[in-house]
Amino acid sequence: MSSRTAARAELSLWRDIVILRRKIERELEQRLQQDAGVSVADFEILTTLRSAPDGRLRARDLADVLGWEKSRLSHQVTRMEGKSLVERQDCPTDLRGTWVVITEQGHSAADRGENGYGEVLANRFDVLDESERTDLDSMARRVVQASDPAACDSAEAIFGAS
Amino acid sequence: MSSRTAARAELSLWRDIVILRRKIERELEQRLQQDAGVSVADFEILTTLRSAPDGRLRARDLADVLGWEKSRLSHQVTRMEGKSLVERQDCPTDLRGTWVVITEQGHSAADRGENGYGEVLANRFDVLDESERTDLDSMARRVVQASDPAACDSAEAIFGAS
DNA sequence: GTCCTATCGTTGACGGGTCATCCACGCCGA
DNA sequence: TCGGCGTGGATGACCCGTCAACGATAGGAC
Repeated sequence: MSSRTAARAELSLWRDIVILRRKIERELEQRLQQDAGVSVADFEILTTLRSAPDGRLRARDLADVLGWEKSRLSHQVTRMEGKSLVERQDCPTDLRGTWVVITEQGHSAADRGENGYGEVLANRFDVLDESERTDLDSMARRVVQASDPAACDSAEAIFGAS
Repeated sequence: MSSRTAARAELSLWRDIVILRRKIERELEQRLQQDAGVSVADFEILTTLRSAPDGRLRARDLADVLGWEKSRLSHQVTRMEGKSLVERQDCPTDLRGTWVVITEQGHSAADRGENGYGEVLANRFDVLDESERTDLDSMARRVVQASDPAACDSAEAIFGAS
């Protein structure tokens, strides 16, 4: 609950995080576009659906796992339906609900994108050794959880503890 | 030049960085909106201009310092002109050039936003101790510089070495 | 059954960000 | 002086992401 103001160091830390993230995201975007013709947002949806039973999830669960707002998900799914990467299906047990299902084309795009995506990340983070990567990840997680303890647990809740 | 594919750990690291950044940015956005009626993008421009001599910079330099694309800057300045936060001025020595100048209203908005912005960052990063923050920053910097050695130097080139 | 409230999802409006394109100007060499 | 190339910047189209508002259903209290 401290309300001290950020020092120079924190401003610069924040700036560097923003730049890091934008740089990598841009590279992922280009690579995915070239390999598979999909965007980063498309790809995140596809890989999440792929790892779910029957390649489908309730919209609500999908949003939770990704940490997205429901409206963002809805817009995204609409765009992806247009590209035939996913389909919407009615949910019989809850008439409010919607299943988002990956299509064959979705699978194929995910296949084509996977390697490049991994390569970009591997190359970018290669300048850090393994213990640094671990530390970095745990720091990021701690900062997020400090403000919202419930946030990072949705994936485990749905897919089971790792 | 390795083309190994990313392991689970890197995928998860990347995911956590994306979430961290979105969470903090969202909080900054809301706080700035409430305190000063400006967006994060607005605020970045305002504080950069404020720290420059005469409160103005060439569009090109402003873009370099922020690490933005020139078109992004142009769109942003257009929006900000509409809110009277900045003005464009012709550059007499290079007729292609444009100065972006902070207005009185811009100064005032920056004043109102400053504290809240700093507070949010201070609070978020409070869960890390000082050496962790330093490490985190240096890691972020290293990752960025590994892919683009020229990137982070523009600020120093314009404002002088720190 | 009837209300009341909470949840699920969609939509429209709007700011953010990239890309491709365009034009004006600076720079330089013939 | 002219032509050609590089740079500075603006613009339009398009996708991304948030917010506010909405309609519809679920689920509990009574």
